[in-house]
Amino acid sequence: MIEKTIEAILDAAFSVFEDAPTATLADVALEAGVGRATLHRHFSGRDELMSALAMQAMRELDEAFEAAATDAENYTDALRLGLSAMIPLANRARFLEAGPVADTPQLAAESKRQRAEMIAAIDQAKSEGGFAAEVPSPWVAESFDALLYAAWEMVKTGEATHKQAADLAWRTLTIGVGGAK
Amino acid sequence: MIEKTIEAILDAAFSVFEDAPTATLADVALEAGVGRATLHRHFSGRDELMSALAMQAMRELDEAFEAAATDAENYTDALRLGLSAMIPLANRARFLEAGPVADTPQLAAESKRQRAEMIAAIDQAKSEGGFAAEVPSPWVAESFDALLYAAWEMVKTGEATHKQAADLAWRTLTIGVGGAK
DNA sequence: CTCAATTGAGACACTTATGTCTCAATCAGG
DNA sequence: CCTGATTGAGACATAAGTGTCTCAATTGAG
Repeated sequence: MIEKTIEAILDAAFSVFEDAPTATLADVALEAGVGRATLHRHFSGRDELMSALAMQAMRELDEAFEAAATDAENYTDALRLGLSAMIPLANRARFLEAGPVADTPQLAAESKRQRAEMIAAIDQAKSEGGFAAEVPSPWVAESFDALLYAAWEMVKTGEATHKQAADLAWRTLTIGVGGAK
Repeated sequence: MIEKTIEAILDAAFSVFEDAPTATLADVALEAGVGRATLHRHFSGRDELMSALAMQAMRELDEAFEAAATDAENYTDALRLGLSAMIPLANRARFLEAGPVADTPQLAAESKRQRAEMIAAIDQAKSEGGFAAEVPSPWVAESFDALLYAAWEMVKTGEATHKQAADLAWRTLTIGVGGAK
């Protein structure tokens, strides 16, 4: 089945490139349990594979966020739940950021759209009182992404469970980790 | 002068690899205004250049932090000033993290040492009341790094000045960006 | 079962990055 | 000025990643 093969290649590519961004297409094919020629049958080359990877990662991030947000009763809660849901995918977002997004117009547009959505959600949360109005929304978005990645890192190194990391990240974003004084 | 040449190569390598981590050694030599052969005279190959880059980046980070910390009257303030001082170098820390550090024992040891220092400083700041005692220090360190990078990003994209980014990052780390309620 | 589609394995040519070497030119210090 | 060190430019060989092709084997739908 073609779809199965493509999926195997994409999964393998994520797993391989996350550890070694300069890994060979042969490495990806091997990890996918697929012939090198087969990989070329579905992806014309490295660039196309990278673009497909980026597109899938963005879609997964978006889906994870949307799915989590449906359970929320307001925008602030949507951001909290979305943060938690996106933690397992945070590294995928990070690794493709530097790479193919900037080069492909379609990906750049999608990236821009998602960022605008995030800013809009933050603005809504601000009007709910969930975020301080005097803090620029772009900074909130940037912090959100940064702490999301930090949470992923904590889970990856085993220093926290998923729930612990999600709670810590949200706590830090909203009230910080400063002392009581 | 040899030292001058080496410095030019390292500077060029930073500038080139930050934009394109897979750039060629020829690109680096060109950017440095140096012959390709000369680069090989000082660095046996890509790996050695990367290691030198990583070592220098860690040293610069360390120096920036120490220099800023001498003006501080306590550990909490040292972290605040250090954060600000490290912002211009944050991307260097990020880009070498995934790369050569893990492979070279010396770099791994230095990285571990710096992390231990950071944890120790955070523990001291906790005892001053600067950070909440119930929050794990590894998470504070992780957040610190994450927000440091976020601040660099804001400055890079022109969405904030250095001072604004430093204030935002420290504010977020200590009291968050949540609403007043 | 049959046949078309898909695949794996391998061979092949091509490109590019890399590392080495040589030689003439330049530079710095004595 | 003289001399040794350093450099730039280029040639060269090598290695590795990439993309294409062929052919036999496998798979899956009809």
